Amino acid sequence: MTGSADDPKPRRRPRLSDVAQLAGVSLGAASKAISSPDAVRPRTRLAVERAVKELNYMPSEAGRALASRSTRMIGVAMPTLHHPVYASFFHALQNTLAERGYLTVALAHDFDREREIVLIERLVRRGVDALVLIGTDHAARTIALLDRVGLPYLYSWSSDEALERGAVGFSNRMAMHELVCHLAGLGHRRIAMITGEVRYNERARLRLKGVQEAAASKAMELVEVATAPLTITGGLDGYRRLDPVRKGVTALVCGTDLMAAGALHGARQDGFSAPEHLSVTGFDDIELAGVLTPPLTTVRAPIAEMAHATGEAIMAMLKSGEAVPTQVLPTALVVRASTGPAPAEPHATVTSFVSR
Amino acid sequence: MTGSADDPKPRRRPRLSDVAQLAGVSLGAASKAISSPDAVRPRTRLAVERAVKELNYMPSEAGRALASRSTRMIGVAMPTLHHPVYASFFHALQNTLAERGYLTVALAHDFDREREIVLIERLVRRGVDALVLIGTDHAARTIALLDRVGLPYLYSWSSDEALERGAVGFSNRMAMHELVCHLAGLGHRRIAMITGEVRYNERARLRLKGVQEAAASKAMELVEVATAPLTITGGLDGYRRLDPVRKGVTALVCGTDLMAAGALHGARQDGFSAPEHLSVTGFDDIELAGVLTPPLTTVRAPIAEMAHATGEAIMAMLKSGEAVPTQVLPTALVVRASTGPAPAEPHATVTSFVSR
DNA sequence: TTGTAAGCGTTATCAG
DNA sequence: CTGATAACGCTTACAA
Repeated sequence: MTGSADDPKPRRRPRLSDVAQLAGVSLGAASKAISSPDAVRPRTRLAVERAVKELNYMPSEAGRALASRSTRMIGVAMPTLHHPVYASFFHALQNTLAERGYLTVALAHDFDREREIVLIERLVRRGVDALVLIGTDHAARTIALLDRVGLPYLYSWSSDEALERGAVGFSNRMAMHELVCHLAGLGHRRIAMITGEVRYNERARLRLKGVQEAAASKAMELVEVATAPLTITGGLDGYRRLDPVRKGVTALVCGTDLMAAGALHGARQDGFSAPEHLSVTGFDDIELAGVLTPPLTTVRAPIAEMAHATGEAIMAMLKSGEAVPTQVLPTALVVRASTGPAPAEPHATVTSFVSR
Repeated sequence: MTGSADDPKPRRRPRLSDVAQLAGVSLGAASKAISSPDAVRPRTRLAVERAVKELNYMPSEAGRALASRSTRMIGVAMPTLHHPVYASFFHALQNTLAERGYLTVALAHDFDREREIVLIERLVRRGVDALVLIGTDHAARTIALLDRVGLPYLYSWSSDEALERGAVGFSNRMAMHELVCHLAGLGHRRIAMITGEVRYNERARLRLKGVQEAAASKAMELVEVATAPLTITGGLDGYRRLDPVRKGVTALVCGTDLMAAGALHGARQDGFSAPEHLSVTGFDDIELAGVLTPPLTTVRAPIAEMAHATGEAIMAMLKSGEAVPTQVLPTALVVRASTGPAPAEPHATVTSFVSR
């Protein structure tokens, strides 16, 4: 099928010079005909196009990258890819950048700062044209490295902490503020929170801060805060440590939907149901949120829009060579059935239920 | 020389020749000192190491790639990154390959064959050293392209369909077989299934086949099969279309845990609960499975092990230059509370429950 | 417009 | 073991 009589040919992958030769033009002309077809005579363009097809020529990015000093790769140092919102973000960012001919490379550091530096060094060596940093809380060494090598980078995800460099994201603080005000409106006075680790993670920190501030402004008591991994299991575990209902807490704010799912599960195991005994809230509005029992009241994070805006901002940055202004995307409170009026006598519930 | 008062130094990123010069050795020696430190005199190695540190030298992968004809990049054409199992797979594969100095690049085609080809072409141009294909069902054109350019590739995820090229995965068919036998043992005679689209997806196809075969061998009736997206919403929708309980179906097999979560939700909305009215099963054993209400009986897919084995196989392939043998990893039936004995009078349940 | 030739930053080859 | 020197495949002035 591929084998002709003279089979022992090395079959080197065709390169641009082969195309040029077959097309009867110079190397430079062939290059131009491919990269900017409108800058050459139609005659040349067609000859090159035909040769490309004939030879099944595929340009080598390695050669292009070396000569043009641009790999057309954008790196993203992600905390993780397991969490649905991060996966969605990467997916949308990749699609946005692919439209512009860029390849998006994601590395996950699992919320480990030291590992983040290692990954970023790797991306720098790989010659990415720019870097997306998730969140604004990064090691000084990381930033120093990027500045030293002159690599353009952009903060994404969190816009609370205004930075000279500009960030594309949303306000975790304000979103939580709105959510807690919703709880206040339902008559809740004693609330608790399950948060992700706030160290090295300003998203978690600012969500907590938003809750604290809102609680204070509405004269609610933030009875207790538990720190747990940003997973379903983490939420379950956090719920158990908190044991909110028995402490007279009527609303439990969770840092993510996944944690809220775990908390809801924990409450159910204890024989408590939402929102009768305890209102529960999440953050992110992932698909799961809508089909939990009960459906989860949460905050919609504009992940896809943010990814798109981040991609556009990166492109703008690369074009202009300058940092871009901060962009704040709106979040939205999504009220579902997991929140309701605070029970009149919260403590009464403690003894009235023993079933699982 | 550059130290004049007016010092507009361009601050070019240091390259290997700078290192060599500062270390007082030749370019070749410096290269070797870095890539294979044991192949040079200690004196040379130290001088180079010092120069590297002094200049903050970071090798350029672009240059290395061009000269060595290896980018040390491995491409993966993923169906999606949204689904937790695919995200986990990528994560584990990336970690495995990173240990060997390889960068793993993932592109998602969203179960679109044509898009897969485009993505793979992109990866080929990028010069990836090898490619991981998810599943065994790919367009002939895709395979032809890979063979034409001589790019090593490996099938992963599905091992049912033995291929000359070898695949690292597990048997979707056998896993489902075991699961359905479990249902048979519980006395179920009439079952239904919610499957993912089987076209261009042998995982879905083989899971369905496993169910069909097992049902036949156990004299069970596979009453109906609904096709739905591999999501929670898909499962919910599938459940509604099937309306299994009213059809006297006592067990519902879902193609993935996510779909099972949706189905469980649908059943609950209808006032049916598992496993009293309907047993429900999933596939994958994602974190969510354990905290659903009720916890889901499912099949554990060996994702992390598979990713690891895939990474090792790719490396072996690259080293030997030959295809590697097929590797079949074990799955495990995970029995939880969503399955139970078939109700004695399935039809009776229809009218006897109206709660919730 | 097109051709020529000089890089881009490594590795690889082959004498010394 | 080290040092020149030639690739690697492409872009990009600069000249024609």
